[in-house]
Amino acid sequence: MPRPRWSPTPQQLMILQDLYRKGLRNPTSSQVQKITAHLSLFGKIQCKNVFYWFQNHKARDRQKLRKQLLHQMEKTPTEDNDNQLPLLINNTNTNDVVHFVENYPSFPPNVHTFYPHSPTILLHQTEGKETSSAQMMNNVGKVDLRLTENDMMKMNVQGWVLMMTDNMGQNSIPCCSNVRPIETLQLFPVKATGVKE
Amino acid sequence: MPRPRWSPTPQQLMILQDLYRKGLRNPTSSQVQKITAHLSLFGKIQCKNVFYWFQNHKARDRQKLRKQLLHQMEKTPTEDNDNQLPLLINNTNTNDVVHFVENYPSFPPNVHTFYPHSPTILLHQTEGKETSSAQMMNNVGKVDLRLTENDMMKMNVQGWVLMMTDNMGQNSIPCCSNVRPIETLQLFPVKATGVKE
DNA sequence: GCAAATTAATGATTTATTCAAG
DNA sequence: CTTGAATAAATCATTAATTTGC
Repeated sequence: MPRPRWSPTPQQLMILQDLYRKGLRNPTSSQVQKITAHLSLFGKIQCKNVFYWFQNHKARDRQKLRKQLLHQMEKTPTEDNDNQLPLLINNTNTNDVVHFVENYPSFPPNVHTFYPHSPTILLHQTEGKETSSAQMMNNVGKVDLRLTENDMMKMNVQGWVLMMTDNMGQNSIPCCSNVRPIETLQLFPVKATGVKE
Repeated sequence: MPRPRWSPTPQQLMILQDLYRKGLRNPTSSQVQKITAHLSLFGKIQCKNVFYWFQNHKARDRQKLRKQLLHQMEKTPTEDNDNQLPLLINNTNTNDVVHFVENYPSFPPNVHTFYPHSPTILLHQTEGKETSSAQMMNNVGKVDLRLTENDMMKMNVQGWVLMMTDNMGQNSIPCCSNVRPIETLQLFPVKATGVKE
């Protein structure tokens, strides 16, 4: 009897898509954990589900775009048409830790909320070492994520919770305190944040 | 109204990336010419474009990866559970001279094509001495080398994005090596290229 | 309408590459 | 040359859509 595979609930899916749209591609271990914790509010879910989702979504997104471009390009490529599509560059810094902030009293002016379901997700870098999500996969699948405990101080179903303390580092990082070069990267467009130098 | 700079078409880009992935890093003069000839089937292109593409792609790939690794190299080692992570090392011979053969009448039986867009590219050693691509640039003539830095940069950035669709170098496929008296390497891996048995 | 049958999506695994470090 | 780590590509496998015959 095969174990049924995870199937995202509409809410979970929306949040994931939202994060993806914001530029998140390779969530780190802690990011995955936080996201998982958050998504678990809407249904059973494991870290690996989140991890796989990003892997697959990214891959298929790319493949889709590729196919699209090929098809699009199939018309007279021989001529001197040089105006190819510009294509935007996504420089969002994806190596940021995700922090879920509940009902944040007032968001930074540059942070907006598009979707009611994922009101306030801020990403910012912690000084602690990040674990790659790949590495995280080592433990994945065996545990159902022990939310709360270290990572989460609290989780509240109705209100978008989560204050986080990144257990990774030996120090806790209150949700919006500054820890470091927190480049609070706004999830919504605005501009290229992590442009490499 | 100066002609806008070259922008790789999806086909061109994919072929270039394939070659790069196969190990080509510093194409010789003749290689560049052959590649250019082939790519011209898909759109206007000059030798210098190919030359610069490799230069830039290699450089940026390396630079990007370095930064990324450094940034993430500081992950906390997950102590317990671990299996997964197979990872085989491949020993693709990257020190091969690329020989571009267009419309190769019939391929060796063991050579297959993975990507429809770059069906028949074979690499093999030529008899005579190869000219370094750098040197080749001398013949490329009318090229304004000064535009390398900036212009090329942008040019390639655009190219990258085409295939990347995501932020940080997920897609760059670098390798290492330089040109050496080489052998023959088929561009399209039949199966496990160099899987250690 | 409603399942069985078929197809399209997509979750989950495996395999290949890559660079850098040893 | 070998190995560690990260991740992309390819593949396998199941779920969800849909099509179809009744």
